[in-house]
Amino acid sequence: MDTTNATTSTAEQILALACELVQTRGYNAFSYRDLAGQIGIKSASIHHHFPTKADLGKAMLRRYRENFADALEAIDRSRKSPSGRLSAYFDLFRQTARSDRGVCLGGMLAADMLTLAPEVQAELRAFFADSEEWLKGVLEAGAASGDFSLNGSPKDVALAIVSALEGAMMVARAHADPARFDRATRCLLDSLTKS
Amino acid sequence: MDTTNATTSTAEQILALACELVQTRGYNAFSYRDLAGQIGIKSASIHHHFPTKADLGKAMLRRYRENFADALEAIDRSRKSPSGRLSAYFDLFRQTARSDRGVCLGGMLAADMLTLAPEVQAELRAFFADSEEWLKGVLEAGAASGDFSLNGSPKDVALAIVSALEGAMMVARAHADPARFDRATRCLLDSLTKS
DNA sequence: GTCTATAAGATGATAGAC
DNA sequence: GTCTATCATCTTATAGAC
Repeated sequence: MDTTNATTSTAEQILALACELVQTRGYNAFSYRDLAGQIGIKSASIHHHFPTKADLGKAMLRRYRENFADALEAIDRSRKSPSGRLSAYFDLFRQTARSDRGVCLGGMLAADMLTLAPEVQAELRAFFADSEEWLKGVLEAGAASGDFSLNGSPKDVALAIVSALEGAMMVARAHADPARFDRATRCLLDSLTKS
Repeated sequence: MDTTNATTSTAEQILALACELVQTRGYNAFSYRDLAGQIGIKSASIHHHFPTKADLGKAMLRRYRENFADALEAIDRSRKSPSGRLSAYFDLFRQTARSDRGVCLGGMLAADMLTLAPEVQAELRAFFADSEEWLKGVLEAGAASGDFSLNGSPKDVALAIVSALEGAMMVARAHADPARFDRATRCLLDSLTKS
């Protein structure tokens, strides 16, 4: 019956910490030594789990995408109306914006895009594609039901929403003011739900 | 009469190149050696002009803010209607989004925010404040004239616009697809100018 | 202003013992 | 899986000659 690890595996510990460091400092501002020091092992041990930094980056994004997909499924289960689902999606980002000064892993890696290995770049594009596809479905349903008035195709509005949320996190953090995320995204949400 | 330099000063050359490198790679992914190598001098000479990387970062942002302020003044002179001015502001970002894969210096440094020296952080906040203030004026005029219908206070909508434009550049570049910037920002512009 | 030389430390990564 | 030891290279920065 004991299928859950009482202690998190080292690999998972590394991934969680690496994500946090990327979200706060960026891909090129953390090292294997940073990870090792905070976890309490040596950097050679990190290389055992993730031979290169590209391997680590790819694994980080895979994990982040999975967690994000789980969150979207949870929304689909708990919220049935398009506006409820859209609002819950915004809250996903809101939580990150309010958590200690980090921004979305996707937005952060988008900034570092041109320094990433091709495999990591591909994984990042897939992350955005995941969100855009889910949003497109919600927007189509909301447009059909009359809940939303869209200023463009569902596909384009989905892209606009993802872009705006990523940007809002960045700018809000630059001011060390999470309230700015709320102010910026409230305008966007209102423009979609207003008749 | 010859007040213009036929050859650009070394300091200006350094600043221009440093800006380009930050916009494409990020603050923590370029070095004094990169600058030196591409300009054709030694890294010690870069330190002569900008003793520390924080000095360089601060000077970069000052220069960027000045250029940006000039661009806003040019818009004020050439465009008289609020909608014309807003559209020209969007085009400022559009040009950067289309130029070879770089994004706004402000957006890039916002990602690197937590690794920057306090003085550079302050300069970055001022950059965003400049834009928000100018936009606020344009939005107020447009709301008064009936050109715009705002989903929030001019201050909040200004923040939403800056955030959305920064995010749109990031996401568009992640896909190596400048058209995504246009698709995302078109939705935003339409939502503001639609009655 | 630019150079050579150098410092002190960090970086991603590997080899091989336990 | 983790360790010690090591590597070649890069990083920001300084001292002092030309």
